Amino acid sequence: MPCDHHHHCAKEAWQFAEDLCTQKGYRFTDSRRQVFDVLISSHKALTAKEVMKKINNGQPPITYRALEFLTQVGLAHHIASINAYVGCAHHHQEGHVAEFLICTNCHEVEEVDLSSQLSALMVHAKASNFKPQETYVEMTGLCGTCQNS
Amino acid sequence: MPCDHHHHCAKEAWQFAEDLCTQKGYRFTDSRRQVFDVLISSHKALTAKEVMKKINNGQPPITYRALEFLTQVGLAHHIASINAYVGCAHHHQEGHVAEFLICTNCHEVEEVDLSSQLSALMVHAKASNFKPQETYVEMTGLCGTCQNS
DNA sequence: CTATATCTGTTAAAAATTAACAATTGCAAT
DNA sequence: ATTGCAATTGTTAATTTTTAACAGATATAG
Repeated sequence: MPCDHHHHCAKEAWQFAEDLCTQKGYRFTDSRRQVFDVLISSHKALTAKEVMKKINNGQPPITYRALEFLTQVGLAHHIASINAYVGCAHHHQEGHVAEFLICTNCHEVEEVDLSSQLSALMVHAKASNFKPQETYVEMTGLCGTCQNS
Repeated sequence: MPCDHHHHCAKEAWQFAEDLCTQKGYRFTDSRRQVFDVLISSHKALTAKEVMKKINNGQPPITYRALEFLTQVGLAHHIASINAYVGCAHHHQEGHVAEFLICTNCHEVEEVDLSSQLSALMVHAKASNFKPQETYVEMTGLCGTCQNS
């Protein structure tokens, strides 16, 4: 369900994004802002196509480039299992693993924090001499709302 | 690194697949066998395109249909983060969550078992009235071999 | 054996992503 | 300020990936 504090969320998210980019020297350009705006205006994961539709004149390359930027700097997450993107304005520690519950029907996404549970995966990676890049923990399913529709 | 017991693996995998299909009444047809063969002949995750290339006359629909079948019956896993498939011949319990270490360079895949670690995610899902369908736990990175190349 | 459901083969379309490159912009160092 | 460099954009078009549609073939149950 859409959360009640949505506008509050969005405002804080903007502040967070502005600060992050200023602090790290990222160029938070118009097209990136537009895509970020589309993402954080929704609690649902949006496909690249959906993002484009919401942006006037959203040519594919512009949108994909912005999504890539946002994902890399941590202002969005790529939800691989449904090939969609969700805005993010949480401060994550270096190496933080984001985990999601994803409704396959409405694409509403809930980000959860289970970092302590994943240490075993890290331990295993280390034992295997595997150098982690990205970790995806995604559970698809049906949210409460969509179970009754 | 490719494991030494590879041929042994493959033979056991075939036995497993035959048994599974017989037991469950699945039709293990030629095209499905071909795709399964391609997958278990590799420890790497293969994209649909790569699978097609390895099959003479592997038209897209045939390949995609076989991949879908294998994934559904548990003889393959879809690795969403790199959009590829890996053969599987482990016996998984109902609701088992498969976890992977995936080299983004060579696509070698190691399947690991961390089921006990994921209870927290399940608990959270339950608390959120979320009905799970699929769970993806994927860690991309560089395997030992690819770190030095 | 025949009905029915499932699977295949084929053509082609649709959807998703990327390449290429010229034009523009922002930023840093003279 | 002005030049130079690196990063970003705008644009066109290609490439890659996935799916639709439908006729023909095959297996399985009754």
